[in-house]
Amino acid sequence: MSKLLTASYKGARDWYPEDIRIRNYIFDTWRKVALSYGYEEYDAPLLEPIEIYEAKSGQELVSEQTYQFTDRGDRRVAIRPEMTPSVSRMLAAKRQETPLPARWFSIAQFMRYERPQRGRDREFWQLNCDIFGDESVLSEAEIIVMASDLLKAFGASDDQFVIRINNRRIINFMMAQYLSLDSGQAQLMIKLFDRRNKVSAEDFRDQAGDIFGRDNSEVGLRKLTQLLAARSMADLPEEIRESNAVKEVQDLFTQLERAGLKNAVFDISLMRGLDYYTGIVFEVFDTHPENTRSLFGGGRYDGLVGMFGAEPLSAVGFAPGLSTVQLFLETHKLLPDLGSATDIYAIPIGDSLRGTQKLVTKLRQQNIRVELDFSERKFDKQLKTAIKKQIPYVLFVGEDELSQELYTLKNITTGTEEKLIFDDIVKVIHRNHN
RNA sequence: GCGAAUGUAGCUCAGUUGGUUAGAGCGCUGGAUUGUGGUUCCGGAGGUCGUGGGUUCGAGACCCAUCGUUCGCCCCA
Repeated sequence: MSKLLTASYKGARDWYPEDIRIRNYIFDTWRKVALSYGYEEYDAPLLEPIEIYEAKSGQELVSEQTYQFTDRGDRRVAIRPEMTPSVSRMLAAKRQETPLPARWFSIAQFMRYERPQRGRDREFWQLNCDIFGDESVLSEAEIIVMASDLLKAFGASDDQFVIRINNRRIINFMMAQYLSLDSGQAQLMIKLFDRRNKVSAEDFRDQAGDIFGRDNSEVGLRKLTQLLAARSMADLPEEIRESNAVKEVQDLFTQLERAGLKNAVFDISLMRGLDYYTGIVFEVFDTHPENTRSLFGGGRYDGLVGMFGAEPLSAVGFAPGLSTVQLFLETHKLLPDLGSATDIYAIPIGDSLRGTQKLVTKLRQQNIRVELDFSERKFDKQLKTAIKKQIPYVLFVGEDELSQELYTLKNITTGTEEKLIFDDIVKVIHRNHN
């Protein structure tokens, strides 16, 4: 028999205690922000019938990138690659009884079969925040402000990220009416816009010319250049500027300014790949010169709940991923030094294990987290273990301490120690909790 | 799925034009030190050189394949 490998499955990582500290810190912060906006937490099954993904979005997601199998009852199922179809299904199932507007969030685990890269694993976690049942642009405003707050809750400042905003309806109008492209051409042009920063100006021009075709490429390219030069909505050609879709974006910006958001910009070239977006779309970008990647995005998708046969329900949402947010925080040095969640490492000295056990039990009843070392190893080994585990306090319990009921509490960070009675130990630790 | 780089101890890496028994630092572990650390000193464990073939008298090194990792492409819900 060959030796078993210790490596984790490709694209999935092991989460050691020190990794979980970071993950919990990020999840806790997300949850705090979502709850502060009155969002309610939900979850959905890890497995879904494959059809709910087939019915929407790009075919590649379903055919190439889902983990799927046939279960013992011949049902075709997939490990969820995203949350939006599941939450839409849940809303559709309780369409009549759910109080609207509904503000829901989840922190959940997903899998996609794709090539792992920096910030992109096959197994990943995402926060999903959605607001259902409100048609106004106030929903978009709330979602975008919340997205910004989410990064600020980690200590990020306005200049460390930028929120780019566009409207699918502007894109549609631009492609069909203004550039006179049919739907196939529009599809290609959207993809080209999407990778505008990855290709050279010449290649962009050449490929755009190909999409327009021989007869129209000159006029088309002139119009395209004009569009891409637009730094604000005021720069847009008049026919586009007058459209309702642009008005909607203007309303949104008024709301965002009112909320004090300074780092949102209009970007006519922002597309977002997903087919189901129907209105305003946005994407948050890191502004760090070495990491100008897209962090996460979202937008309005009004068609999904209706797919389940329920009366249609409008929706606006976004979904940041754990690994991209973690990379953002690392890039900007925003991750705090996260110590152990344990408060005290208790070390019995000499023949005092029984007395220490009793003391530890009393401490735990006071909501204090105590790890007891009953290894009977040499004293300095036990102390080193506590230090290595980054536990903030060590409690020495010897026979003298037990008889006097006065215990030695050592603060590992400062190196100082005090002789304290039980109640004072509790006070010190409780103060440390805040 | 495509392209490129890369793989030697737990980690970071040396290893000469192919030449005996595979090296360092850090880490781990035991002791010096029976109630106080991350310092110091001494000892120890840990590698079929990613894997499988091939070339050669001889391969960690050269060739082929394969797997993993990283960076791009594709895609990005």
